[in-house]
Amino acid sequence: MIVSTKGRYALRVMLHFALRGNEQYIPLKEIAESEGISQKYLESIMTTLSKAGFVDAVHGKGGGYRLNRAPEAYTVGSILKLTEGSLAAVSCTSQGPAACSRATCCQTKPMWEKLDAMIDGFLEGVTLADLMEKK
Amino acid sequence: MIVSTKGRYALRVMLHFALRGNEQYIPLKEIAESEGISQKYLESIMTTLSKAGFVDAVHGKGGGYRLNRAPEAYTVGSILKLTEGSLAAVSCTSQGPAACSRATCCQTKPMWEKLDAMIDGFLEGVTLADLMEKK
DNA sequence: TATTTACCTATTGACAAAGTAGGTAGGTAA
DNA sequence: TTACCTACCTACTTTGTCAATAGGTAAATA
Repeated sequence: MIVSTKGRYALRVMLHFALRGNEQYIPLKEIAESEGISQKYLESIMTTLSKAGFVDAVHGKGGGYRLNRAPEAYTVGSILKLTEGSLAAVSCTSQGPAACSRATCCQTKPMWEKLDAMIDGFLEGVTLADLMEKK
Repeated sequence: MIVSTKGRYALRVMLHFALRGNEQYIPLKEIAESEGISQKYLESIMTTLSKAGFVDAVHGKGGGYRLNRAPEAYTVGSILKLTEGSLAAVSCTSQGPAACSRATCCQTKPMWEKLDAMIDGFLEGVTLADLMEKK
């Protein structure tokens, strides 16, 4: 039961933006150094965030990235779902190829679904603004 | 955020034992066929369960495995912790080599710890007996 | 003694995570 | 125009773990 570094980095970076305000665009290089993440690896994460419309990106000198909404409008759950793909604790509750062939009769399934719902509820209830307050 | 098949299988198998009662020992072969798990793979799971004292094992004809406690005495959390190693949602909250170097200053850490505690509380609050009741 | 069963060690294949490498396109300022 | 800065794109490598397989050994019973 693991959230990968990609998701954790994405969250930290988004929080970084939130704390800096969105007065100006911040270049990737600066964030990478500040957060201790390799530039190249961070690139792939920023691309994901940018394509999903979570951040604005501007080329050229003075360019970089910034948030395009208020910190309250970003839930931790939405950021993790984007970068992780899913938050499900087990693959067998999902649809598609990963679905369990015993789903219809498996007695453990309701418990997994309850756990998934609980995790989702928690992470959708926390926003970047909440994380900014804590120390 | 994924519980591997090993943990899911272990849970299903333990539930299987609980539903069968512990009147008699059940050979591995029978469980493997009934649950649709390869015998060889299930072996490694049963070894883990046996070494941890979750089940009794007896060699020879008429032998096999069985629970050595009441279903109420097995929490889902204990079974998953044993087979998965940990239930932590992120590696960086843990001690040891996986610990994050920014743990002391990371603003997201309290949230992860809260999530971990919530997941742990949920899974430690569900027992095999609870799973037996549901349909 | 033969059969049944658990137990042990090692190996394989597949896959994804994590990170690296090098180049291209877009924008700004001198 | 030129130089520079920055995001964007494609591909590759490395590493590690999961999931499963293979072949044997030891214990217990009929």
